[in-house]
Amino acid sequence: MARKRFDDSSCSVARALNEVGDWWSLLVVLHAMYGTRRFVDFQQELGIARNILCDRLARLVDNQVLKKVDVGEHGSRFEYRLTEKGRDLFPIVIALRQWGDKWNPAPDQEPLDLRDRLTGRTIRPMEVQDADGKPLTVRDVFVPEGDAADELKPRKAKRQPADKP
Amino acid sequence: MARKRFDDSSCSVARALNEVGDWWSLLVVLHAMYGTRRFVDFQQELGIARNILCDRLARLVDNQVLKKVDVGEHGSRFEYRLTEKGRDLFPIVIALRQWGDKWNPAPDQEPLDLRDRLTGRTIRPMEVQDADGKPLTVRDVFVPEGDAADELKPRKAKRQPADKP
DNA sequence: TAATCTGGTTTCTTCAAGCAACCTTATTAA
DNA sequence: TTAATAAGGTTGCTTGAAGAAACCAGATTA
Repeated sequence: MARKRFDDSSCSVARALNEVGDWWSLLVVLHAMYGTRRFVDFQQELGIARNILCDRLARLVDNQVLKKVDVGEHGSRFEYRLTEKGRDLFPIVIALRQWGDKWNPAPDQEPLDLRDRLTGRTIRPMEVQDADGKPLTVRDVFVPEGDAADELKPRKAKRQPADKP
Repeated sequence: MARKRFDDSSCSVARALNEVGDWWSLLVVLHAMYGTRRFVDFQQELGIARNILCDRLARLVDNQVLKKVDVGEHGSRFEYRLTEKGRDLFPIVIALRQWGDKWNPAPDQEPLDLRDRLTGRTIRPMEVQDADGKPLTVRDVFVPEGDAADELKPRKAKRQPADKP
């Protein structure tokens, strides 16, 4: 049956995945970040089926991650370019890349070395930080009581230690 | 036909998406980060079909994102817990959450307010930074020449300005 | 002894991914 | 002037995965 959608989910992660959480969308965005703009180039670089690419590009345009620009030059007609919303996926893509490099390194290949164009410095590993820049792990964060956090009550009552008196 | 897999891709983003790039896996990991550990709890919280949850949990265990622990207490038998590799997905999940909150805010709901457990401070927006902590956008980074970047030659020769003399 | 809980597996249906062929418009080559 | 090629799709077909619901087995509790 059709995939379940999360458009109206109260969870922003689910809503984000709704737009870029399929197998291809983030790879399309990634290549757009590398400079790819044309249908055929996406198709060749990604090895994606043409109808699926059509569908993904249209969906990304619908969701305003990409915009479709008519460039009427020598036989080519359209370009797909990142919007600000699309460019804003940069931290996600970088975090994914770093995770992949760390935990599934390619057997005989150096990880891709991204650097600051101006200074030539490598980028640092993505980390979650508090307001001061102090790194935080998943164990360091919590959701204030009374917040709209019904979706993630840490533990059901029936699962409390009191379960077995 | 079956989904294309990227196990052996030279792109670490593709390899990462291979493990957590489907509709459900990251949501399972997200709820694991919130403290969910049991099959039935994942199932109820996510509203996922049981066979699909089985499949995803098994795949995540295979990929060492989760580990399956036998806890033989009162009828319950197993728990699924994050490994270090799984906990390392934290920046990705947070980046997704922030992107979703920023670009697809829920109509009548405040974004989830995650805070540092110790200081009570909110976490800061994820950003890509250079070695000094300077924020970088997608336009600020490049891949050094000669690097293993065959996959992302910025532009095909045929697409250069020289195209039309 | 039966009901319940947990963690599944099985069956069936529907939909989407992938492949390949085809199509339309515009440009270039012969 | 016609033919070939390129860009950007669309259509039809096949297969596999997602979803729903039923079923099941071992252990616990009532």
